[in-house]
Amino acid sequence: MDKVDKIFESFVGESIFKNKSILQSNYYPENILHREEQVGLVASILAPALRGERVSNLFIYGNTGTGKTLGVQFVRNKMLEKVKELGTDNLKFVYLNCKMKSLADTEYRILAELINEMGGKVPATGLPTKEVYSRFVDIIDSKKQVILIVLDEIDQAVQKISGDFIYSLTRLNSELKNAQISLIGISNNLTFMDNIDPRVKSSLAEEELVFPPYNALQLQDLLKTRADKAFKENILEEGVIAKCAAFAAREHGDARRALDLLRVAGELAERESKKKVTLEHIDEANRKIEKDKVISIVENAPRQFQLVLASIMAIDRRGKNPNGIFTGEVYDKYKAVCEKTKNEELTLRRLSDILAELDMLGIIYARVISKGRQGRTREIKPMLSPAIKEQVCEILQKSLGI
DNA sequence: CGAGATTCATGTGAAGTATACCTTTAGGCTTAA
DNA sequence: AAGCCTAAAGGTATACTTCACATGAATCTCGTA
Repeated sequence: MDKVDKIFESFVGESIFKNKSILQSNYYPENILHREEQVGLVASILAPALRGERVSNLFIYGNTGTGKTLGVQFVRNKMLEKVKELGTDNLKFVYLNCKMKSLADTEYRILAELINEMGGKVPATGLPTKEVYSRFVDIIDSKKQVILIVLDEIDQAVQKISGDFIYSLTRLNSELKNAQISLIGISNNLTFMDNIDPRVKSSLAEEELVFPPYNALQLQDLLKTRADKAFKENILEEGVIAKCAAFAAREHGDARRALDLLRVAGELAERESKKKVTLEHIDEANRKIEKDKVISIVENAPRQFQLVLASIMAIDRRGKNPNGIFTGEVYDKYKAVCEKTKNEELTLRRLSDILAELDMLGIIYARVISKGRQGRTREIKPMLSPAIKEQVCEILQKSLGI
C-alpha cells in the first residue's frame, strides 16, 4: 500500500473526533466558563444601551487567551438578540480588530474599516483623512442610535497612531446631533495605559475591567468540557488534558493556546491512525504549532526581510558566534547577498529597523548592547530550533532564488 | 589606583524623497432631443 | 444641453534615505597616594 492510500485509509476509518470545530478558535461556546463575573460586569455596563442611553466607555485588560474577545462577543450577541426581540433598530455594535495589520494599523484605515462595518464605503487610500473622518461622522449621525465600537487589541494601534485619534473619538459625542457613541477598548498589554496622555486615559477608561489569566485548574475544566464534545469516548489518554493545561498555564494562562494544542495533538494522532491521543502527541503538537507560526511569518515576509534573515542564517550556519552576531557583520553579509541575488541594498539605518522588527516577530533575538570601546550594536541570535532552521533556510533559498 | 574623559560602532529620531494609489475637477467629446 | 470619459491636480500611505545627534561601557589619561 503506498503512502497516499495509507493517508486516505486513516481518514476513512473511524475518526477520533466527534466534532472538531469545537476546538477551533472561531468556535463560540454557549457559555463561558470561569468568566461569569467579568462577563456579567461587561453586560451590566453595556445594558443601558438597550434603552437607547449612552454607556460609559469601557476598557478591558488581560493577556491573550483570557477570554476578553470571547466575553465581549458573547455579550454582543446576546444584546443583538435582545435588540431583534425588541424590534428596535437603534443599536449598532461594531467590532474592529486593530491587529489585523494590513487592515487597520493607521488612523485612516481604522476609520475606513469602521465605515465599512457600518455599511458605508470608502477607498483604501487617497482621501484626505479629514474627509474620511467627516464621512464617518455623517454615517453615524444619520439617525438616532447608540453605537458601541469595540477596538480589539487597541494597544497595537496606538503605537502607530497618535493618541489624539482616540481622544477625538471619545470626544465625538459633542459633535453628534442624533447618535451616541461609546468605545470599548481591549488590550493585551497591562502597561498600555501607563504611557498614554492622561486626557485620553480618563475619557477612554471610564470603566475598567481586568480579565485575569486562567489558572491550570480552570484550563483543565475548560478543556474537559470542550474535549467531551469534540472527541469520542475514551480517546484521550490519562493526563493529556492536564498536560495541555500545564503547557498553556506556562504561557500566561492562554486558553486559545491550550485548545490549539489539544486540537493539533488530535490531528496528529488521527494522521497516525492511532486510536488514542497520547502525551507525546501533545509535545509534538507544541513543536508543530511553533514551527507553523514561524514558517508562515518567514514565507510572507517582505523580500528585504527575507534577505536580512538569510544573511543572519548564513552567518549563523558558519558557526563560531557564541556571543551572537553584530549588526555590522549582518550588514556586510547582507550587502554580499544583495549583490549575488541582484537585489537593491538598503541603508544601515533601515537594516537596523528591520532587525528590530524581526526581533518583534520573535524570529531572532536582538538586544542593544554596548561593547565599550567597540561601540554599540545589536547582539543577534536566531531564535529557532535546529529543525525549523533548516526549513527556514530552504524557504529563504527558494524564495530568493539562491 | 581610581575618577573622569574619550571613543567607537551603531542606535534612534526627524524630516525628506520616491512611488503607488486614490478622488475631485475641468475640459473636451459624444449623444440625443 | 446633458452625459460620459480622460487627464491633470492635489491627497495619503508606505518604504526607504539623509542628516544629525545620542549612547554606554571598555579603555585611556592623568592626578594623586
